[in-house]
Amino acid sequence: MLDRKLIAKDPDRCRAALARRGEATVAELEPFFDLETEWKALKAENDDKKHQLKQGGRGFKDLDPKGAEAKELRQTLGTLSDGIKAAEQRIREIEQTREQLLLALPNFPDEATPDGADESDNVEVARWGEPPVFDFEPRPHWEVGESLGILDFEAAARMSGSRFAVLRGAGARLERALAQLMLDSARSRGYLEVAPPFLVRRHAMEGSGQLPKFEQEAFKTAGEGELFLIPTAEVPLVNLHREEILDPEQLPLKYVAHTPCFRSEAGSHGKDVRGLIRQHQFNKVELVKLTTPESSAQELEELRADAEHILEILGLHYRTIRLCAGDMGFSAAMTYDLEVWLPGQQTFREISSCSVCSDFQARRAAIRYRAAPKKNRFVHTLNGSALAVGRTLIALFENYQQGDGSLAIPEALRPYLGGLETLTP
RNA sequence: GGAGGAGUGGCCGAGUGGUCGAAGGCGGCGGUCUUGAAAACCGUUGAGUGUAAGCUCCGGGGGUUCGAAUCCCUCCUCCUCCGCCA
Repeated sequence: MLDRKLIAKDPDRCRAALARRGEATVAELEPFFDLETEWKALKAENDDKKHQLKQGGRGFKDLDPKGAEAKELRQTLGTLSDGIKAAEQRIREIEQTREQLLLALPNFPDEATPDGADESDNVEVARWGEPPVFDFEPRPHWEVGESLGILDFEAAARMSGSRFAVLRGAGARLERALAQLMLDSARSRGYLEVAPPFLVRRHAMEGSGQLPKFEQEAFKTAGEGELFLIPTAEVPLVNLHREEILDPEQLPLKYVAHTPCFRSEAGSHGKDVRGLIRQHQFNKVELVKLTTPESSAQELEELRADAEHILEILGLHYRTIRLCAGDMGFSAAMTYDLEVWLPGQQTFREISSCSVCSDFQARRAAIRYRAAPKKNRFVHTLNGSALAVGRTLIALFENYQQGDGSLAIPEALRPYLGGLETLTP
């Protein structure tokens, strides 16, 4: 959530910042100003009346409760009290409307985020490794996986419909080994491993910014006691310190979790229908950090390096891009996407997204730290995938496929598979 | 699932209709004393909002009342006992 005080204080700067997200977003902000003006006036007037009421009530101390004076006072204060209640109702209405409006507005892009409307304006900042060279025509991952007998879309479709997959045998094992490798890497880099709930309440989804705007993207339980299936471990990890005031000594807090992620993928019909790219359910190893505003930019660089490290030890060619303002996610101020090379499809595909969300999530989830005595500030939150496990599996299938139909296992992964070097059909 | 009980400041805990944002203790911070430390003693110590006066917050929401931490309703959470269960 954006800072209400900042919007009221510097409307033009806020309009300009939101305009970088698109003009439609700026228009959504406009009703805020009238609401804020009315709210401020009403609030000030009502606070004053409340003060009068409080003072007035003290008069009963010296009066005979059944006397005429008490009766009169009761009447006077009753009228005052009725006025206060009416005003309070209106104040509550305004606050609710204002809250809904603010909750639907995306974060301000950081100054370092490039301008731009869509992915064509993203900026490549780094490239690592070389695309593998084949003496045969490399196949897409679904062909590699199915011919090895370790990836099955048909069986998944029969029980769960489209956008699901079944991994079998070495495929399932390979996925587990990848997750293990990623968790171990994160742990050695100072992240605390967490096993969080996969189902969360509405307020947790609001805290990290998935709701209220993207409800159609989420799966939720039916019946009483509504719960949402997490679309990413970012949700439970960010909410870990909800409504806390942290000691600055604790910062930065670094967490890693390996969880399934559930996404309805509403609005992406017909997109990435083949293969494992876009699934309703996938596993991801997610990194989340809570830190001070002063160090969040540096922490983003480290987070990005933590994610890149996994691709490097797996020997996967990738590039790193900085997303432009128009292509960035709702809560992010700045985002690096890591895109892995998929030779079977001759393209780079997103495998990680590392973002700093400034105080946007922290304000929603009320996560503060004691910056100085009597001076509490919102933390900055960061999140990044390290990595999307399913997509990493894809990358292995496409990059390590051999001419004879087998699959080579990168060295870093072998210890997790009992030393296995090659997978044969 | 059934029956009971409880949620107060960083922690413990008093407070059952009116100067209560809340006694007391612990912890924290500052000081006195000490060569230093401990102990003892003194002071200080929740959050939000507002330029300020002030206003709001005693699990969340709603209600009764001139006035609610205190009474009522409701939701949430935790505990105890019984039942069921991976």
